Amino acid sequence: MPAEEQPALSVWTRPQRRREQPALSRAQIVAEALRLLDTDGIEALSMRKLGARLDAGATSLYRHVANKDELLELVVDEVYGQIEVPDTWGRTWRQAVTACAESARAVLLRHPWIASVLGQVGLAYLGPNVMRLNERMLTLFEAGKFSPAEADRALTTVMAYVIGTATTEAAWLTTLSRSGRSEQEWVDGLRPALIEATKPYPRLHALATADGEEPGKSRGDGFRYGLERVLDGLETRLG
Amino acid sequence: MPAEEQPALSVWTRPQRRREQPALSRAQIVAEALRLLDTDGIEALSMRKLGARLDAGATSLYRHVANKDELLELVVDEVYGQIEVPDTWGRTWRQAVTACAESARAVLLRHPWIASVLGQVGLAYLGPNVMRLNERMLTLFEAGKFSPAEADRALTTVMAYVIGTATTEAAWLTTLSRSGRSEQEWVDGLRPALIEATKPYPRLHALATADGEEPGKSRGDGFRYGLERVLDGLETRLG
DNA sequence: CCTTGTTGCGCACACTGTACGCACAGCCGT
DNA sequence: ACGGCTGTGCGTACAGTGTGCGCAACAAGG
Repeated sequence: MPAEEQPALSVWTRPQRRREQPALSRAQIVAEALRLLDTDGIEALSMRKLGARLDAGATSLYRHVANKDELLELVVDEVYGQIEVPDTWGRTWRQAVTACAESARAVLLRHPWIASVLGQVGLAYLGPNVMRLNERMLTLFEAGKFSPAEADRALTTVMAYVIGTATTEAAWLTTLSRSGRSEQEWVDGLRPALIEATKPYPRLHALATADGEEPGKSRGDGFRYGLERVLDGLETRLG
Repeated sequence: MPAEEQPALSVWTRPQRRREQPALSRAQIVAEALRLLDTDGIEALSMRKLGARLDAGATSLYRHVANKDELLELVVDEVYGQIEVPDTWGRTWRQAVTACAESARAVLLRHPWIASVLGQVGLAYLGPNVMRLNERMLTLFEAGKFSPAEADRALTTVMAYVIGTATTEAAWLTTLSRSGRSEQEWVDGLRPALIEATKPYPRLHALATADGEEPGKSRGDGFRYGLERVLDGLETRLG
């Protein structure tokens, strides 16, 4: 008799199956997985915990999702769907691409767990949201007189830069949030060890001892610096 | 009596503890983990399997490594150590940085599992190999007359681009190798679905139907295009 | 009514990371 | 020669994982 909450007494007293909600659906599962990932991080996502949140058994999810990897692909596509692509009305292509890249960075940092998932999800670009995103970004570059083929390459270049930055930053933010401390505290606490460790490397040592700006701001500035360089480089191709 | 291989009969016949090799060491563990990751991928790395390969029990590893995450940090640093930084003798800074970036891409693609780990490993840049790499790359940029502070930003920009490209490519290569097919076969098999899926998106559809070059070459060319743009953009800062 | 297909779920299996504590090796001072 | 100390390997164990399997409940349609 391993019944836990209530012994259910008999078949007659067992509660009817609830049919208030549409029960379970792929969209619900993905949405709840996203919430769980955002609040508790990647290692907290298990099929059991996710099922429990949906008042469902773990294996029930498998009726709507082939396996955990597929679930992650769906969640990643969902996240990409949050990236905003402005239209080019009254903007240069460069301003539009800049805004889009900033939005992408913001979205990726809002879901830092994604950095540990991007390397596993192949064919991410087949998801509907990713396709819509790419299509709209292509229009931005073509508005800037890139040929279709080169617009593709330019898009890939910008996105690679954004993903690279976000991966590094997200890894940092994750270990940071696990530590519980604030970014400034953490940096300050680490500084002595850093200064010590960089002793054999004069250039790194100089950078470590030079006190920089507040770290959150510094990350943003670094991102913007690199983005400007990438766009400068792309602009040289336009004549 | 759960003895398996040989019952060991008695204390007297039990084999002496082997002391031929230095038994176990952090370096050995990291090296074997790297081999295991390269041959079997990230999901095949478990402490038990790794221990077995070293003729050791799973928990023995914990005497030399705090936990699995720490092991991964060590392995990542090891991989970064394989990146070659040329000196600037008889090269422009741009040629040297290009060679370095190409080497980095090659190394990352030689160990594609790293893409799924980079997002988890915070503070990767504290490893000795990473520090040496960064220090040497800084010299390249400073040889190009970047100020120390800007050399730092330039370095970060280039590495972000390389990591972003490699993450995407590595995810692709991983799903590819899981499929067992060759890159060309896989692309050809996917093309019909791709053409169908891009129907609602004219620009993507055009790119999908336009038959490109052989896919491996195409990836390399795409990487080089973006790298040139990044370096173009950096060069504009030099006057 | 019976059939057929879809969905949720309990159970089970093989596997994971790692805490704990014992057994032993080599080294130390006596 | 001897007793302790420290560092290393390992057996056992625990809590947790993804997911295959098969049953029970339902919906639709004949």
